[in-house]
Amino acid sequence: MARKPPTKPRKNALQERSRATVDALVEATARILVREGFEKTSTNRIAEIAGVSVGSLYQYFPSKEALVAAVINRHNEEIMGIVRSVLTEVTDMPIDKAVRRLVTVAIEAHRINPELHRVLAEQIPRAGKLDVEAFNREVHSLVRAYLESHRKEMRKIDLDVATFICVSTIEAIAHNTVLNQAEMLSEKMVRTLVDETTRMVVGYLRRSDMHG
Amino acid sequence: MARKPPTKPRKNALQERSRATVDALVEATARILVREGFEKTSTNRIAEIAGVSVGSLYQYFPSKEALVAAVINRHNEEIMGIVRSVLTEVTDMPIDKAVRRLVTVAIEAHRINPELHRVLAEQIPRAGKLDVEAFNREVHSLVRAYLESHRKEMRKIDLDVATFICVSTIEAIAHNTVLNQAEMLSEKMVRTLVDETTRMVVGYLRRSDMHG
DNA sequence: CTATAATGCGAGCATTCACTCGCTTTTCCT
DNA sequence: AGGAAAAGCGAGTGAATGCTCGCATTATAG
Repeated sequence: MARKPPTKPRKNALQERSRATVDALVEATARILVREGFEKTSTNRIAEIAGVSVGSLYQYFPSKEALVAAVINRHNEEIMGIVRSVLTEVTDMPIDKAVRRLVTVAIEAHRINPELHRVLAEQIPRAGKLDVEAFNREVHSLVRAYLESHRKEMRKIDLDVATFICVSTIEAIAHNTVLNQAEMLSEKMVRTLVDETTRMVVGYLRRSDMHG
Repeated sequence: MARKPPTKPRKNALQERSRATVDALVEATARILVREGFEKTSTNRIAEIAGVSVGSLYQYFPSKEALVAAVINRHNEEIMGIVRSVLTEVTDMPIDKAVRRLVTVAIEAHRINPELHRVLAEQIPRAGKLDVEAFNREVHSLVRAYLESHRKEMRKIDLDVATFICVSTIEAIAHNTVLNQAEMLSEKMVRTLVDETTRMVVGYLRRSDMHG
């Protein structure tokens, strides 16, 4: 029974100075994760880079994991904001336009801070697991809602399965494009990938009498 | 300039006894990774579980990373074996049959040792990075070769782009299916997912005059 | 049988690192 | 002003862990 370290702040930052301290700590954590990797990310180093003492760090974060979790949440919130707004924007657009927009935005989102994204995706152990699942569930339900309201453009198909496949596909292509193909990221290449991915997904969802 | 720990064996195992020791160490590493996670995987513990002393461990592995790398290689080789053989098996099959087979096998491969796969995918830091890239390149080139020899069934399309999209898609769906949807893995569900994924990928690759 | 090499051992060293605690400084409130 | 609460400090502690080294045991060769 390994007891997991707590994740909630030990104390709430009330005054402005302390809020700045908290921000500096989270920012420093992100910087170190990106520049030196998870292994080098020690609490002493975080405090040093944040220009704060270890003691102060532990006033607001009960553990190292809590700091990493804060970074993950900040990043997830940023992306969820984008996802929510693009799905609103797209609500009344037909499937082909909507999918194209989604694919484009997925790649853009991955390009915001690719190095942080890579570290979070590749190097982070347990922490933030629940948050990631919540994140996935929200994306799933938002996309599902869109598909549901556009059923008439689609062939007969299980909505959850279709959502699962679309989300997995778009996420994977965006992820691999940005993280494994950084060299080949000319604007032209990005356009090609968006075109192709859109074509595949739309072709999959559409009723066949709507082709062409 | 952080100096990376070496990955090559310090010494080659010549006699049978020492080969058994090496095996036991790799096996123990895999077991601990799965049962206790990367953080709990210490060299002392590995030696203990392998029924060997730390000293012996360091006779054959110059660092903890080298042991983890050995586990990764073993796992990758297992999967590459499957991929190679299925692509051979499929060489002369038409695209629809071939893709279906690939999707099926991708899911099967992820199901071989899902827990190990998860740990390797989610918890491992730097080590084995190069090997993973080599792995991806080989998969890419095998799939590309298949598509190249079946160009006549396909619409006009850049082969590298098509390969990239197909591999990313199939890999992601297999991965997410096995790791995030373990509950919903009835045989019926798997069949549905295989059907749908196949439909999407084949629809994407095929010349439109070959539909139906 | 003996000498030499191969293999195995595990206490302990050196280091790293998360985290504490007693104290000082700053801010807030009246 | 003055006292209390909030924020900040950083040397130090204890535990974990990667790895070494001198010695013991087992296998091979002559």
